[in-house]
Amino acid sequence: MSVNDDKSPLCPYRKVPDHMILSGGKNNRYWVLDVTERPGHKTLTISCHKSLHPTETCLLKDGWEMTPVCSGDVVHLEGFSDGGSWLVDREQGFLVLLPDSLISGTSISSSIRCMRRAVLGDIFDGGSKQMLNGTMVHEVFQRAAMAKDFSLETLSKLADQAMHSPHPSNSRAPSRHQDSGTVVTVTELADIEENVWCPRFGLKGKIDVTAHVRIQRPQNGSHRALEERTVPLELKTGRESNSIEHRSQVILYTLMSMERYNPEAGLLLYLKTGSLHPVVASHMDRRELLKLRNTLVHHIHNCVEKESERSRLSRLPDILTNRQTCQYCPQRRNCALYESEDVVRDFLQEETGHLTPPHLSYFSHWLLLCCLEAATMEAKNGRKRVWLQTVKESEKNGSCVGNLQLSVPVTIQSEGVFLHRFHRSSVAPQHGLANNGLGSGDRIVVSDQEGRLVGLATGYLCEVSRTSISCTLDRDLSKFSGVLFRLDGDEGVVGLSTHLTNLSRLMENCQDSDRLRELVVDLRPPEFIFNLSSVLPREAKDTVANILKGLNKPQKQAMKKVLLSKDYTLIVGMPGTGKTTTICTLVRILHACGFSVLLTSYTHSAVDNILLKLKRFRVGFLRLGQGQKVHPDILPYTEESARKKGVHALSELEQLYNKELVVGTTCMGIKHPIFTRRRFDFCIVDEASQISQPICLGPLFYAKRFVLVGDHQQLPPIVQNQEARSLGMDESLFKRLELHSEAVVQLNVQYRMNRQIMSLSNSLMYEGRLECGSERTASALLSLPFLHSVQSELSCYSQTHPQHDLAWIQAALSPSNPVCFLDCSMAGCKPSDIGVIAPYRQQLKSISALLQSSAFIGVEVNTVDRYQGRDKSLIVLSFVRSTVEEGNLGELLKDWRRLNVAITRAKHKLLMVGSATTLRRYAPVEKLLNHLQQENMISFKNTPWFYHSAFLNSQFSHKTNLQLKHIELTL
DNA sequence: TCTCTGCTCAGAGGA
Repeated sequence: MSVNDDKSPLCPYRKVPDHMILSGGKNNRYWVLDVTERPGHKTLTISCHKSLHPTETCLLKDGWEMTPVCSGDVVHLEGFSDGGSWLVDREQGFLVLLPDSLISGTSISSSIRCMRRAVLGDIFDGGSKQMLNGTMVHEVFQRAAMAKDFSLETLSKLADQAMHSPHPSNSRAPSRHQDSGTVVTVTELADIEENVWCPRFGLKGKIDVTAHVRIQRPQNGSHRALEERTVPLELKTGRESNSIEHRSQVILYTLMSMERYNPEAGLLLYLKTGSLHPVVASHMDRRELLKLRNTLVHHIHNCVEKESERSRLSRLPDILTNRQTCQYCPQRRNCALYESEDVVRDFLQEETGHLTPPHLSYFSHWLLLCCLEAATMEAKNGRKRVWLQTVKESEKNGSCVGNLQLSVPVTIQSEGVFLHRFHRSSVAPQHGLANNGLGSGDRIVVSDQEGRLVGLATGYLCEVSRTSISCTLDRDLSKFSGVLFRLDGDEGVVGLSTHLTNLSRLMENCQDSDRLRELVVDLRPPEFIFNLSSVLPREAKDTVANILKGLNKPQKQAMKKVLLSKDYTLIVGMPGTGKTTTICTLVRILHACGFSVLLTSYTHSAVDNILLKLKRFRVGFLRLGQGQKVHPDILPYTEESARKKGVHALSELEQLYNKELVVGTTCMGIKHPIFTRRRFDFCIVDEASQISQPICLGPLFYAKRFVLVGDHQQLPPIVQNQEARSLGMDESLFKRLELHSEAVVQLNVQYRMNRQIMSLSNSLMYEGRLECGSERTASALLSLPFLHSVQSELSCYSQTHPQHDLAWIQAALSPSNPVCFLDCSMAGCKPSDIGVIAPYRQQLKSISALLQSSAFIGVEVNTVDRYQGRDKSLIVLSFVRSTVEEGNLGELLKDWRRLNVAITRAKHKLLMVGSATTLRRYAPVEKLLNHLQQENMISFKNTPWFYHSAFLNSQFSHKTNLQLKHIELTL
């Protein structure tokens, strides 16, 4: 991208976005306002103030002028500035482009050979058998080393051997280790797999081994100076190459641990030969590696570019012309796929030769969508606050707790899970910990407060009390017991690598992928067989017939369709139609027929919902996934707990993986090793209409047939990037395949809502197709056992206070009572039967805050999105919005599907609150209001913002059961 | 404008 393109008269780089953090000093962050290029050098106009005043300049030369820095970028500068003018050249200074995007050491070292591969490697996952082997050898070595059963001796010996020999190694690269008399001895292994985030150089990595070494240098002839140091040690299990890549990795680790240990040099150990190479970096080495980092980060950040308001994929760095190098590249396929529109080199042609233009464009379309979405997620990612904001600043927005001291001992909870307890040091006891924004279960990252040890460990919060915090971490921090810690909430940087890996796999030249491509991309109509008897084993017939007994007609149809399918079936589960029951029954039938089933959904809770039901019917299953996320009642079925009983041999593991016909996991859980071997007869995906296409594809690779269950009239997949959404990223696979109506079965008989509530959804979305399953459902009313006494109390009240005839509504309307809640407890409604729904999280926060009293414990306050798939007897739905101006409308309420979900959660009574005039501006809500009006369900037309729909008894009984204490009315 | 679930992760090796 040429810099000049960006310098339009309406230059946007004159304004720094709000989320940007700039600073001067050692860990500086400069905003680039302007770039001017002359032959041989480049001058940046920069500022470290958000006001962009005053400005400084930075002169780049001796190769640094090739840095792909643009106006609007953030840079970090190392070196010196002379009165506001920086110089970065051959001898001095570094420029770190986009320093808060931490790039891993391996990415950079792999970019030495092929920048394109490094960029692709950042986008897609890759891997090979050799790598798995390497991982295992690493693990064995590191464990043995830490256990010290062979480590110290062996390592010291290796070190000695290597260092004492006159030519330290058979290195091909020039060794900068000049003083041949120096002896390095490894005295202790300080750590393994140490995690380092180094925002100063924009680097991150995991250091295989952190070693204490003794260095003896010759000094004045016979006299020897002793020096102790901590250095990074990189293990290599493969062939000893002492290659530039390997050495560069060590140099990068040395650089990124500078603030921790100031190591000066690092070590490279080849386990095969046992030779140890010291790697000392020169300024040149660091300079060139940082330049590579800058180029890499530029490509990663600019993977999409705008051309006249439309985004498209940027060009990647060129393909190498070296067939030899490309032959073994794990990114071959992606490399060829990315270039679909251009001429691909002949030796890459075989990667895409089997694909048609529609296949290629499906791939690049979704790649673009994912890149757009990833960019938005990256921009919102608050991880950089961990190193850019002080504890004080971060504590203010509730995402951080500082001044923490570690209480020893640290206990081991399970393998690789360490239970830590921190207490707030007396240094800053302003307020307790409990009122912080962090809560139990939150993901956190632990760093030191000084900024030397950023990202020491990650884990989950367990308990937050007034003075102390306990959490499980991935590393034992007891050796840092003197350090003052900070603990930051970590939203996590989940890229879209699973999406893209699935997409890439869809394009693979193999049977499973060919078939899926045909169905998903080419939209080949699904096929069915005609005779059930050919699929139903004779011995299972009775069992199946028995299971079918409890089902209604459409549910039975669904079962039949699935059994007859050769490719796939789509089950539309309208609200309250018993989706979970249907899936559970389906699994039981398939199980009875001897079919294996892979049961998945996007969320852990959705998977567990079905498994909980299944458990009651004593259908065996294996649940994969992190124990922390699994429902407690399902825990006995996890791999984790099976392993606790003892799995020692490979055959036992294999037995564990193959034993159950039914396996349950999330769509993301398909990275599990079980899927390297096992295939299933059926894959069932629940909540499929909420899952994006690339993710939904994941589990489908492992089954012959699949069943998607969902309802595209309810919530779609969440897409944050507006452009990606407009280009169709929120279209689920469920929706895409729905055009084949022969594959669709509709569950339209519902057992949740009474007649009136159902009518709302019917008029809004389903055109009358939704039916009540029984008269009981249709006529069910809220049961309020003490209604009568409340009624008489109220009428008493209005008699003694005739002026307060409508006391409750007046209380609700009165400006002096801006926040109220419908309290039905007096009338006998259990708090757990009441749900409060609002579209906005902020709104819920304030509602919850007002429901602190013990009477309201059990009233669930949640977003529309969180309520999907669930119901309550009574729902209070707050529409929140009320604006007089013709301002922005906001996206959420424009979505028909969200409104549909919101109004179909209540079984017996639905109360809606909002401003009619405002809400009429949203087309979906307007349609709803028209229906309410027509059906006479609007109670208080004269008060423009109170609606109720429910059983239409007398108005009075309605009012009575609402002993109004607090209702949320935002005006 | 404001809905939020997934995920440890960076690295594991070969020319």
